[in-house]
Amino acid sequence: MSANASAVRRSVNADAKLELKLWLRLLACTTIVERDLRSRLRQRFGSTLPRFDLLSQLDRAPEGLSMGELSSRLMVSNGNVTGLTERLVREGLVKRTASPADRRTSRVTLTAAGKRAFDAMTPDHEAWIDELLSGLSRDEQALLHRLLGKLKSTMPAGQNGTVRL
Amino acid sequence: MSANASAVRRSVNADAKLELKLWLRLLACTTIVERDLRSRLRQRFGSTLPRFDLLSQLDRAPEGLSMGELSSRLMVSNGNVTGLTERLVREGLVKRTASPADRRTSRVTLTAAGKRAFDAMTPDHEAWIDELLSGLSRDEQALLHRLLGKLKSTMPAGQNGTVRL
DNA sequence: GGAAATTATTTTATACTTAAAATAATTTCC
DNA sequence: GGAAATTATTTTAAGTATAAAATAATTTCC
Repeated sequence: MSANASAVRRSVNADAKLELKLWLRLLACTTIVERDLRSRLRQRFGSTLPRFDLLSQLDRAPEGLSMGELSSRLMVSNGNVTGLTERLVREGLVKRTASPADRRTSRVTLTAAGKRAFDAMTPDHEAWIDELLSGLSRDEQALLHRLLGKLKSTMPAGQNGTVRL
Repeated sequence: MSANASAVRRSVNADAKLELKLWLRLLACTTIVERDLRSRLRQRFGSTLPRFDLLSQLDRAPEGLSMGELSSRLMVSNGNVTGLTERLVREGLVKRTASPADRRTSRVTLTAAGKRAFDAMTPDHEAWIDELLSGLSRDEQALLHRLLGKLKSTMPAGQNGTVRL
């Protein structure tokens, strides 16, 4: 075997793992941000990320959303939304109203208390994210945003079900 | 108010949301990959991502790992590792051996069956990731990898607890 | 050598999450 | 108009995850 062949194999090998390393790094970054946000939401507001995300969806949909719409926007299962909504109803932050047209569906909307709670959390939430991402310059952030956008648009679930927090 | 002031405010506003949009995109990409991997692991191997990740950690640590080491490498709580390990022991994929030196800790290692199961899954796992990330060129992947590395190293939990799957 | 502090892990209570099955209402299409 | 297919949601069973308290062993340090 030539020295060349061995160099080629080594480089192929090193390259072959780039996708895996990239994925692990993507996962690590997301996990770190999630942990930080979750911990802060709990400490400062006694809330959780899934609850905040659901409130956030409703905040930008004043006319309310169906369970199915919530499910696809949050990228979680229907059953998950059922339970999450139940807890938020119990806390008085959202309410469900039956749809007159279609009795299978119901519309979930923020209550006044829910709107207040969300408005109280959202500035901190945004500041925490700014802080977490502050290690990158604005240009780096924009570049990262662009690359992730391309990645997202080329992945299987990228077409339809999309997280829109 | 000058046209300038309004332009500045608009640009500040647009910029102010870049961090948030970047975070949401990061989360969306991770969620899409996770969903896909989870679904495939279940369908092809009747397994799950947390189990695969734990096996993967053990595969690269032939001498085994303590519960605490697993916890910090997987970036999950101690209690979580306790339950996860219990299930894998029940399935015969890992085993725990008491440490003679320190009776508080025990070493978790792959069984022969665990090693076989992991070896059977890992080529597919890697191929799935390659496929998911194939929408980016090698250069784009490398650039994304570099940017995420910088981000990770500048975030709070980035110093110590790190995902090493 | 023994009390106090630390470390490693488990337990507890609860929340989050899924996949698959079940339920219930609507629509399609003869 | 009614059977069959589809759609929207809930229920079920199990796994994943956390934070906080509890347990148990080791280390520190007088």
